[in-house]
Amino acid sequence: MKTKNKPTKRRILADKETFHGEPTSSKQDLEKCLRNRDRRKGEKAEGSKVGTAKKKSSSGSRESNLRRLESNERERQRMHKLNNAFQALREVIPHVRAEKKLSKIETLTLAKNYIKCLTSTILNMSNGCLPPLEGEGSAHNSKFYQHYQQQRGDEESEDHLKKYSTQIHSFREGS
DNA sequence: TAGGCCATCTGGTCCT
DNA sequence: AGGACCAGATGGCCTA
Repeated sequence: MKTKNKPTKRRILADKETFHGEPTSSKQDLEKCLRNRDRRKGEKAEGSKVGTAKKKSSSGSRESNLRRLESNERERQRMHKLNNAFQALREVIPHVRAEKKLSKIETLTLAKNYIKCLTSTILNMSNGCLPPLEGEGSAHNSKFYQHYQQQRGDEESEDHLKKYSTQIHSFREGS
């Protein structure tokens, strides 16, 4: 696992960049950030773009900047939620590389094959004929089986357990 | 140092 | 209209 601790670091960097380290939990904070941002933008524009600098200090522009910052914050929260979901997924997928965090693509790939493996196991154990669930007929189970057969498609003869196991080890080797 | 992975920003589009 | 979602761009951190 990479000892990055990125979320915090990144957030600090982002804060420095856009908010000058000030917490952004309130509207006042956002306003403060905007002032700093505008100031720095002005400084930048002075040096670099000659004659193309737009004079955009109207309240409308400020409003849109504010909306942008709020939108950025929402996007960060959304991505954090997504990452939490990834983390939760990592915790339920058995894998041998415990000391190293699975990447997102590895997590998804392993999860997919783990599900396939479990499905295959269940169906083998039940011979494709699961006992009906309470309150339901066998239709549900046969649908399940049909779906499974469909998903298998061209990998009909594949041994999912073998594949999954191989994959776990290939990830460990880092290939 | 290159390449992989990641967080964040951003503008566009979709949805409610 | 505003929020959610998405994908591209950018730049930082880490490892081989």
